[in-house]
Amino acid sequence: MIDLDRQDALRGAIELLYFAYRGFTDLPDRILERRGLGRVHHRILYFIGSRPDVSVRGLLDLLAVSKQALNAPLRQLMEMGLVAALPAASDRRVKNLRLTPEGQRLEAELTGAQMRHLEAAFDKAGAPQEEGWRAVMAVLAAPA
Amino acid sequence: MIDLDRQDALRGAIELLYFAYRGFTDLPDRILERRGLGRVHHRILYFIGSRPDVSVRGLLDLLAVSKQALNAPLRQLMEMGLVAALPAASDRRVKNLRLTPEGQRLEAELTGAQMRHLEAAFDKAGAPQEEGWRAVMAVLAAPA
DNA sequence: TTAATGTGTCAATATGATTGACCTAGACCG
DNA sequence: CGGTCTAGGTCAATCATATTGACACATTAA
Repeated sequence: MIDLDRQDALRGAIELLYFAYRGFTDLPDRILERRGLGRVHHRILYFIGSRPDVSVRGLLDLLAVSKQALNAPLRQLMEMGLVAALPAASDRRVKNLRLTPEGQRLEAELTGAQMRHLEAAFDKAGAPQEEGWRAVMAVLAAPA
Repeated sequence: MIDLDRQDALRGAIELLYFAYRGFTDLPDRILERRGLGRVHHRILYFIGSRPDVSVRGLLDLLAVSKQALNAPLRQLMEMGLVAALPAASDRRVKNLRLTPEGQRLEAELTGAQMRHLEAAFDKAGAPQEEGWRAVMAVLAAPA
């Protein structure tokens, strides 16, 4: 059994994660809202931005949603001219997804907001704290 | 402008937060699913557990949802005998919410899973890293 | 040729959230 | 006292996001 003080400390950590994550997502959420888009659209733009030529399947694995859940917002982004798809050279069933210049603009706006938010926190906390943060997060992010 | 290496590092941080948060919530989510409950129910149980005698209004502010969104799951938890409400002594309009023994059991199961998850990550990373993590998260969690 | 894979789509359904409107009860203020 | 504000509850309409299941098509691999 974990002792009671430690439990309080861990509860504090739970709340930090909860409130930090909320604060982290609500700025991009507000930007997206103005265009009638949601958080899924952001995740799609983000991952295509950071992994150009990702396939639909790759995106599904990253997002951990059903293909039906991905299909509608992805199609919407393509119709809006933010995402382009090219058949892969090696396997023509596969689509390589990329951001169009316009898609890059929006992605940069959204992700930029989050990067500035993180950068401000790292600046305030200091470099060693940033390293600690990354170390802990890396363990948390690892598959269970 | 932030330089390109730094941008990559910040993108890495964005992904850490995304995957860590997902890994953090999906264990309790699976436990709740078996009872037909959702993440809202967990948040309600959690906050009542850590702030006994919180009011409905207080809960609304913590969760940042509409009262209609809170009402149904909260009522459900009361009907299931997991949460009890007493009129506050100072103002009888106000309800003081508490977990019943049965509610405490479930809350401990859910929150315990998250505490063990966090504790494992802190153990693995080490105490100084934990301090860094907390310092950065505290800044991120602070209101914008 | 057959089987498996990547992608797309229709349908039905569930959940969770929103806004708006309206209600009661209790507290507070003049 | 009467008027107003606040805490809480609820109905209704709507929207967004997600699910599973079934099926189609093209392409690749065995």
